[in-house]
Amino acid sequence: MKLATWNVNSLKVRLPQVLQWLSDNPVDVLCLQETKLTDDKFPLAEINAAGYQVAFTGQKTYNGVAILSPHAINDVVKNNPLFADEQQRIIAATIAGMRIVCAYIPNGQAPDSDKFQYKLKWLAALHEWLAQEQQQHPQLALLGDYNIAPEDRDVHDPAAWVGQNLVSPEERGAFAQLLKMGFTDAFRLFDQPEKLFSWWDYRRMGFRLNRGMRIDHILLSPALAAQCSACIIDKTPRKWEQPSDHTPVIATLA
DNA sequence: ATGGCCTCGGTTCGAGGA
Repeated sequence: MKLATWNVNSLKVRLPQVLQWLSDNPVDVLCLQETKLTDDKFPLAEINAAGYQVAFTGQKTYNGVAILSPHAINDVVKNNPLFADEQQRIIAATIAGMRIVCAYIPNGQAPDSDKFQYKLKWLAALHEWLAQEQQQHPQLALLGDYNIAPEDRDVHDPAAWVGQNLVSPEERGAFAQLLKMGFTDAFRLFDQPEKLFSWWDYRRMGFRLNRGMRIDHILLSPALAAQCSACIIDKTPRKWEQPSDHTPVIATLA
Protein backbone atom coordinates (compact mmCIF):
# COMPACT_ATOMS: atom_id res chain seq x y z
CA MET A 1 0.00 0.00 0.00
CA LYS A 2 1.45 3.34 -1.06
CA LEU A 3 0.29 6.76 0.10
CA ALA A 4 1.58 9.94 -1.53
CA THR A 5 1.18 13.70 -1.30
CA TRP A 6 2.07 16.41 -3.81
CA ASN A 7 1.42 20.14 -3.90
CA VAL A 8 1.01 20.59 -7.66
CA ASN A 9 0.69 24.41 -7.73
CA SER A 10 -2.17 24.43 -10.26
CA LEU A 11 -3.68 21.16 -11.45
CA LYS A 12 -4.66 22.86 -14.70
CA VAL A 13 -0.99 23.36 -15.53
CA ARG A 14 0.28 20.17 -13.89
CA LEU A 15 -2.34 17.58 -14.94
CA PRO A 16 -0.07 16.01 -17.60
CA GLN A 17 2.68 15.67 -14.99
CA VAL A 18 0.31 14.15 -12.43
CA LEU A 19 -0.85 11.55 -14.96
CA GLN A 20 2.74 10.85 -16.02
CA TRP A 21 3.85 10.50 -12.42
CA LEU A 22 0.98 8.15 -11.58
CA SER A 23 1.82 6.07 -14.63
CA ASP A 24 5.42 5.80 -13.38
CA ASN A 25 4.41 5.46 -9.72
CA PRO A 26 1.14 3.62 -9.20
CA VAL A 27 -0.08 4.50 -5.70
CA ASP A 28 -3.13 3.61 -3.64
CA VAL A 29 -3.66 7.18 -2.45
CA LEU A 30 -2.44 10.46 -3.92
CA CYS A 31 -3.29 13.66 -2.07
CA LEU A 32 -3.00 16.88 -4.09
CA GLN A 33 -2.86 20.45 -2.84
CA GLU A 34 -3.15 23.82 -4.57
CA THR A 35 -5.31 22.53 -7.39
CA LYS A 36 -6.51 26.14 -7.88
CA LEU A 37 -9.64 24.97 -9.73
CA THR A 38 -13.31 25.43 -9.05
CA ASP A 39 -15.14 22.11 -8.96
CA ASP A 40 -16.76 22.68 -12.36
CA LYS A 41 -13.30 22.94 -13.93
CA PHE A 42 -11.87 19.84 -12.22
CA PRO A 43 -10.40 17.34 -14.74
CA LEU A 44 -12.54 14.46 -13.50
CA ALA A 45 -12.80 12.60 -16.83
CA GLU A 46 -9.05 12.61 -17.44
CA ILE A 47 -8.32 11.28 -13.96
CA ASN A 48 -11.01 8.61 -14.22
CA ALA A 49 -9.64 7.60 -17.61
CA ALA A 50 -6.26 7.03 -15.95
CA GLY A 51 -7.92 4.50 -13.63
CA TYR A 52 -8.35 6.69 -10.55
CA GLN A 53 -11.36 7.70 -8.52
CA VAL A 54 -11.13 11.20 -7.07
CA ALA A 55 -12.70 13.38 -4.39
CA PHE A 56 -12.04 17.11 -4.58
CA THR A 57 -12.99 20.54 -3.33
CA GLY A 58 -11.68 23.73 -4.84
CA GLN A 59 -12.07 27.43 -5.39
CA LYS A 60 -10.90 30.02 -7.86
CA THR A 61 -7.23 31.00 -7.97
CA TYR A 62 -6.12 29.70 -4.58
CA ASN A 63 -6.02 26.53 -2.48
CA GLY A 64 -8.02 23.44 -3.50
CA VAL A 65 -7.35 19.81 -2.52
CA ALA A 66 -8.06 16.36 -3.95
CA ILE A 67 -7.62 12.67 -3.13
CA LEU A 68 -7.02 10.19 -5.95
CA SER A 69 -7.21 6.42 -5.59
CA PRO A 70 -7.71 3.33 -7.74
CA HIS A 71 -9.86 2.02 -4.84
CA ALA A 72 -13.32 3.13 -3.75
CA ILE A 73 -13.40 6.51 -2.00
CA ASN A 74 -16.01 6.67 0.76
CA ASP A 75 -17.36 9.02 3.43
CA VAL A 76 -15.89 12.17 1.96
CA VAL A 77 -15.71 15.20 4.26
CA LYS A 78 -14.76 18.63 2.97
CA ASN A 79 -13.18 21.09 5.42
CA ASN A 80 -12.77 20.81 9.17
CA PRO A 81 -16.28 20.61 10.65
CA LEU A 82 -15.01 22.48 13.72
CA PHE A 83 -13.62 25.43 11.74
CA ALA A 84 -15.70 27.59 9.43
CA ASP A 85 -13.40 28.38 6.50
CA GLU A 86 -14.11 29.75 3.05
CA GLN A 87 -10.72 28.51 1.92
CA GLN A 88 -10.78 24.97 0.53
CA ARG A 89 -7.87 23.35 2.35
CA ILE A 90 -9.05 19.98 3.66
CA ILE A 91 -10.63 16.89 2.22
CA ALA A 92 -10.93 13.57 4.03
CA ALA A 93 -12.09 10.13 2.92
CA THR A 94 -12.01 6.45 3.80
CA ILE A 95 -10.04 4.30 1.38
CA ALA A 96 -9.13 0.62 1.85
CA GLY A 97 -9.94 0.81 5.55
CA MET A 98 -7.78 3.88 6.16
CA ARG A 99 -9.01 7.34 7.04
CA ILE A 100 -7.09 9.74 4.80
CA VAL A 101 -6.92 13.46 5.53
CA CYS A 102 -5.48 15.65 2.77
CA ALA A 103 -4.53 19.10 4.05
CA TYR A 104 -3.13 22.31 2.63
CA ILE A 105 -2.10 24.10 5.80
CA PRO A 106 -2.02 27.90 5.45
CA ASN A 107 1.28 29.50 4.51
CA GLY A 108 1.12 32.23 7.14
CA GLN A 109 3.16 34.73 5.14
CA ALA A 110 5.10 36.19 8.12
CA PRO A 111 4.93 35.80 11.91
CA ASP A 112 3.70 39.39 12.36
CA SER A 113 0.88 39.08 9.82
CA ASP A 114 -2.85 38.42 10.11
CA LYS A 115 -2.33 35.38 7.89
CA PHE A 116 0.01 33.94 10.51
CA GLN A 117 -2.70 34.26 13.18
CA TYR A 118 -5.11 32.52 10.80
CA LYS A 119 -2.54 29.74 10.37
CA LEU A 120 -2.24 29.21 14.12
CA LYS A 121 -6.01 29.20 14.64
CA TRP A 122 -6.39 26.84 11.71
CA LEU A 123 -3.81 24.46 13.23
CA ALA A 124 -5.45 24.60 16.68
CA ALA A 125 -8.76 23.62 15.08
CA LEU A 126 -7.00 20.85 13.17
CA HIS A 127 -5.67 19.42 16.45
CA GLU A 128 -9.13 19.49 17.96
CA TRP A 129 -10.71 17.77 14.97
CA LEU A 130 -7.99 15.12 14.60
CA ALA A 131 -8.29 14.28 18.29
CA GLN A 132 -11.87 13.29 17.52
CA GLU A 133 -11.00 11.53 14.27
CA GLN A 134 -8.35 9.34 15.86
CA GLN A 135 -10.92 8.00 18.31
CA GLN A 136 -13.06 6.77 15.42
CA HIS A 137 -10.30 5.85 12.97
CA PRO A 138 -7.27 3.99 14.36
CA GLN A 139 -5.88 3.80 10.82
CA LEU A 140 -5.53 7.54 10.28
CA ALA A 141 -3.11 9.38 7.99
CA LEU A 142 -2.59 13.12 7.55
CA LEU A 143 -0.91 13.96 4.26
CA GLY A 144 -0.20 17.33 2.73
CA ASP A 145 1.63 20.59 2.49
CA TYR A 146 2.08 21.62 6.13
CA ASN A 147 4.01 24.81 5.42
CA ILE A 148 6.13 23.89 8.45
CA ALA A 149 9.73 22.68 8.45
CA PRO A 150 9.69 20.66 11.71
CA GLU A 151 13.41 20.81 12.54
CA ASP A 152 16.54 22.68 11.52
CA ARG A 153 17.70 19.68 9.50
CA ASP A 154 14.62 20.25 7.32
CA VAL A 155 15.93 23.68 6.27
CA HIS A 156 18.77 24.38 3.83
CA ASP A 157 20.15 27.27 5.87
CA PRO A 158 18.68 27.24 9.40
CA ALA A 159 20.69 30.26 10.55
CA ALA A 160 19.18 32.43 7.82
CA TRP A 161 15.66 31.33 8.72
CA VAL A 162 15.63 31.68 12.52
CA GLY A 163 12.24 32.96 13.69
CA GLN A 164 10.85 33.26 10.17
CA ASN A 165 7.69 31.89 8.65
CA LEU A 166 7.67 28.07 8.20
CA VAL A 167 10.17 27.54 11.04
CA SER A 168 8.94 29.77 13.90
CA PRO A 169 8.56 28.26 17.39
CA GLU A 170 4.77 28.65 17.16
CA GLU A 171 4.56 26.65 13.94
CA ARG A 172 7.00 24.01 15.10
CA GLY A 173 5.03 23.80 18.33
CA ALA A 174 1.88 23.06 16.34
CA PHE A 175 3.69 20.33 14.43
CA ALA A 176 5.09 18.91 17.67
CA GLN A 177 1.56 18.84 19.05
CA LEU A 178 0.58 16.44 16.28
CA LEU A 179 3.45 14.15 17.30
CA LYS A 180 2.38 14.45 20.93
CA MET A 181 -1.08 13.31 19.89
CA GLY A 182 0.48 10.08 18.65
CA PHE A 183 1.21 10.76 15.00
CA THR A 184 4.56 9.78 13.50
CA ASP A 185 6.44 11.63 10.75
CA ALA A 186 6.84 8.73 8.30
CA PHE A 187 9.95 10.27 6.73
CA ARG A 188 11.80 10.19 10.05
CA LEU A 189 11.07 6.53 10.71
CA PHE A 190 13.99 5.75 8.42
CA ASP A 191 17.57 6.79 7.73
CA GLN A 192 17.44 9.56 5.14
CA PRO A 193 19.98 11.45 3.06
CA GLU A 194 20.95 14.80 4.54
CA LYS A 195 19.54 17.95 3.00
CA LEU A 196 16.64 16.23 1.27
CA PHE A 197 13.74 18.63 0.85
CA SER A 198 10.24 18.63 -0.65
CA TRP A 199 10.07 22.27 -1.80
CA TRP A 200 12.54 24.59 -3.50
CA ASP A 201 11.99 28.25 -4.37
CA TYR A 202 11.55 28.91 -8.07
CA ARG A 203 13.80 31.92 -7.64
CA ARG A 204 17.54 32.08 -7.10
CA MET A 205 18.12 28.69 -8.73
CA GLY A 206 16.69 27.18 -5.57
CA PHE A 207 16.51 23.62 -6.85
CA ARG A 208 19.89 23.62 -8.57
CA LEU A 209 21.53 24.91 -5.40
CA ASN A 210 19.37 22.64 -3.22
CA ARG A 211 18.10 25.62 -1.24
CA GLY A 212 14.92 23.98 -0.06
CA MET A 213 12.76 22.96 2.85
CA ARG A 214 10.97 19.80 3.92
CA ILE A 215 7.44 21.10 4.43
CA ASP A 216 5.36 18.31 2.85
CA HIS A 217 4.71 15.47 5.25
CA ILE A 218 2.95 12.18 5.83
CA LEU A 219 1.89 11.71 9.44
CA LEU A 220 0.65 8.29 10.49
CA SER A 221 -1.35 7.07 13.45
CA PRO A 222 0.33 4.35 15.56
CA ALA A 223 -1.55 1.57 13.75
CA LEU A 224 -0.34 2.80 10.35
CA ALA A 225 3.16 3.74 11.51
CA ALA A 226 3.61 0.15 12.68
CA GLN A 227 3.03 -0.98 9.08
CA CYS A 228 5.23 1.65 7.43
CA SER A 229 8.23 0.09 5.66
CA ALA A 230 9.55 3.09 3.70
CA CYS A 231 9.13 6.80 3.12
CA ILE A 232 10.84 8.67 0.31
CA ILE A 233 10.81 12.03 -1.40
CA ASP A 234 10.72 11.69 -5.19
CA LYS A 235 12.65 14.60 -6.67
CA THR A 236 12.07 13.40 -10.23
CA PRO A 237 9.12 15.67 -11.14
CA ARG A 238 11.00 18.73 -9.81
CA LYS A 239 13.46 18.16 -12.67
CA TRP A 240 10.78 18.15 -15.37
CA GLU A 241 9.96 21.10 -17.60
CA GLN A 242 7.64 23.63 -15.93
CA PRO A 243 7.61 21.83 -12.57
CA SER A 244 5.65 22.48 -9.41
CA ASP A 245 7.88 24.00 -6.74
CA HIS A 246 6.99 20.98 -4.55
CA THR A 247 7.74 17.33 -5.24
CA PRO A 248 5.95 14.13 -4.09
CA VAL A 249 6.43 12.34 -0.78
CA ILE A 250 5.54 8.63 -0.70
CA ALA A 251 5.03 6.26 2.24
CA THR A 252 4.89 2.50 1.77
CA LEU A 253 2.80 0.43 4.16
CA ALA A 254 3.59 -3.26 4.41
C1' DA B 1 20.11 44.00 -2.48
C1' DT B 2 13.21 42.11 1.14
C1' DG B 3 14.07 41.04 -5.54
C1' DG B 4 14.85 37.18 -8.27
C1' DC B 5 10.05 32.94 -10.20
C1' DC B 6 5.47 30.99 -11.20
C1' DT B 7 0.29 31.13 -11.45
C1' DC B 8 -3.90 33.46 -11.69
C1' DG B 9 -7.18 37.01 -12.97
C1' DG B 10 -7.55 40.08 -16.01
C1' DT B 11 -5.36 42.91 -18.78
C1' DT B 12 0.36 44.34 -19.84
C1' DC B 13 0.46 44.68 -13.26
C1' DG B 14 -0.66 43.10 -8.45
C1' DA B 15 -1.35 39.44 -5.15
C1' DG B 16 0.09 35.32 -3.12
C1' DG B 17 2.94 31.68 -2.53
C1' DA B 18 7.06 29.83 0.88
